[in-house]
Amino acid sequence: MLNRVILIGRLTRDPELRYTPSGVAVTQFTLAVDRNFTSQQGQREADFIPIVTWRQLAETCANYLRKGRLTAVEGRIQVRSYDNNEGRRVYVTEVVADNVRFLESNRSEGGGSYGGQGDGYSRSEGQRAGNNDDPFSDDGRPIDISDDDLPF
Amino acid sequence: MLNRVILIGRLTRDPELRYTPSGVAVTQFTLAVDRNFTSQQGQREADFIPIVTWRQLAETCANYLRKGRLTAVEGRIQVRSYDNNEGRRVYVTEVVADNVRFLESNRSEGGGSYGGQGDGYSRSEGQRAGNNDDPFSDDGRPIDISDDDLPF
Amino acid sequence: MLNRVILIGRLTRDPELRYTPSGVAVTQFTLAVDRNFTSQQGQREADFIPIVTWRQLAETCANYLRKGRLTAVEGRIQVRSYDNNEGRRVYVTEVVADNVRFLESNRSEGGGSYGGQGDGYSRSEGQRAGNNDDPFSDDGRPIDISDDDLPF
Amino acid sequence: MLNRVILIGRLTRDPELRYTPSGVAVTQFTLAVDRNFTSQQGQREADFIPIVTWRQLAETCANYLRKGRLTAVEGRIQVRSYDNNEGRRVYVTEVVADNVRFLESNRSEGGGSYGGQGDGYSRSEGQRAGNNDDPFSDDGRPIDISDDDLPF
DNA sequence: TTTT
DNA sequence: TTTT
Repeated sequence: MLNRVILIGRLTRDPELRYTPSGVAVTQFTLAVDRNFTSQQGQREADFIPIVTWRQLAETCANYLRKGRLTAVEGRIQVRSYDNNEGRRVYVTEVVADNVRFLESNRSEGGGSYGGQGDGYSRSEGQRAGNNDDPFSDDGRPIDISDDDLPF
Repeated sequence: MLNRVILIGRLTRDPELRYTPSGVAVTQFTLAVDRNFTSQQGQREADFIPIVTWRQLAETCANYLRKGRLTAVEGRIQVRSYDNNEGRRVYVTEVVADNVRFLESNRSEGGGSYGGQGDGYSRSEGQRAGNNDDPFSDDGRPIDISDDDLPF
Repeated sequence: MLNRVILIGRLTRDPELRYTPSGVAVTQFTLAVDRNFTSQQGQREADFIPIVTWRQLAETCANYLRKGRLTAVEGRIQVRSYDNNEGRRVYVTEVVADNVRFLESNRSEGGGSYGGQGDGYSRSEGQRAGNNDDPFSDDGRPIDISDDDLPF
Repeated sequence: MLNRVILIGRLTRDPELRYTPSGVAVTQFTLAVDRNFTSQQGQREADFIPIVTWRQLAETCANYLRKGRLTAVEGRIQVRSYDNNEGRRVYVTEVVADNVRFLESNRSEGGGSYGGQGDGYSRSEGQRAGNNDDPFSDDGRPIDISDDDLPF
């Protein structure tokens, strides 16, 4: 019905750009989102949240995001499951981003940003809408390849 | 940069569907969003928030929403200003919706919904992206007509 | 930094209320959130998202929510990990709710709701802030018991 | 019912800290939130959104925010109305913030932040909950003073 | 396995 | 009245 997530955090590593067998760009990275409190022991804590972006947005993220960069992500929670090679069902929870804002740019030019929108490329979800020869089903997973082919 | 609003409330009246001079559908309604507290005097309080939807989503809202219906709205805050007929600058704040969920349907079938997405029509914003002979500028206001022509 | 989630969906089962060894109420349930699209094969799809609530909000949820009820949840994504009894690290992703709205009530009275706020009980997170003899650390996990004691 | 706003933008001026007659801190500022598109004429556009913060959060904002700083704001839309000195009803729409993140700090120390939570001070809304000798009603407006006394 |  |  309604599924919206907004996060601000820092990349734990450089993003990873891969391509599905049918040639669609997918970028994966993890966002470290500091919690607003410290544990009893006073140590800083964070949630490490896996992010996935597709298509044009994937390529822009791969080009501009780097480890440590402060970044805002807007998207939806997706829960996937697959059976691993031990025959056990594994659940994967990740945020499928449709809007990413670069809050720090390379040379600390301050607040550079990109939204996947308004520059010829719409939000990744909107973009798919008008794209009929689409190798992906609407949930962002390839339809012509098995789960084992998924790039992450 | 990032501008996201999510509301759940009830329509104060039936929605109003109009068309711009260039024929684009616009629907306007007001959402009464109860506050989570009651004032000192114990009376129920609400914020009355004006909502605007465009194009396909406007037509769907006009068809299915009615006064009193519980409704979820996702969108962005827009602040417009114009000079009124007394020469004074007037500011209008409204939520431009790109996703509307009908939480009550006609016959209390319970939780019917519509998202402007996944049924052939993308989110209203995404939809505009691939629509080049668009009579509107990207802020959802007509570009070939004056403010006085705006349907609200 | 910032971590906000808003979901609307239906409970897959009745909620489960438990108590930690130190007596703190915890309620767990799963929300089925329909996706805005259908897969290639046309079948309805949903994300099944685990929700956790604490304290007063946990008790209210246990009292009023039931399987199938349309519900709005506001909270944050939490990623926990623990080592299972095979010595393997297991990651658990869930939404820690601080605001829950009941969009359907028992007798279809229509749009009953509860926010954990404004009725003597604040949001669950805010509430903890002023509660110093608190058996929990601020991340909602018991500080005087091991992970094995966690009620889920 | 549910009313949530998340914004990222820049302050158009230094924030203004005032006190109500009963001594409660209130800080007001405007956030310029760039739109994700440019108008037909290619000029950059933004929404200028008035923000209000109360109490401890108001004082922290006044201390640390400055004109031009990139800032994330979480809160709710509030619509107030009052009769101006010409006897006309005026509507004011603003975002009452309960969480503010400083995405740029003074010396570009990179991503300093403050959440009104977890450092001894809870969210401004949560904080009010346990504060009974409160000169304000729960909507953040003074109850013992008239609208004319409002600090903005 | 994690970021500042 | 507006920010980078």
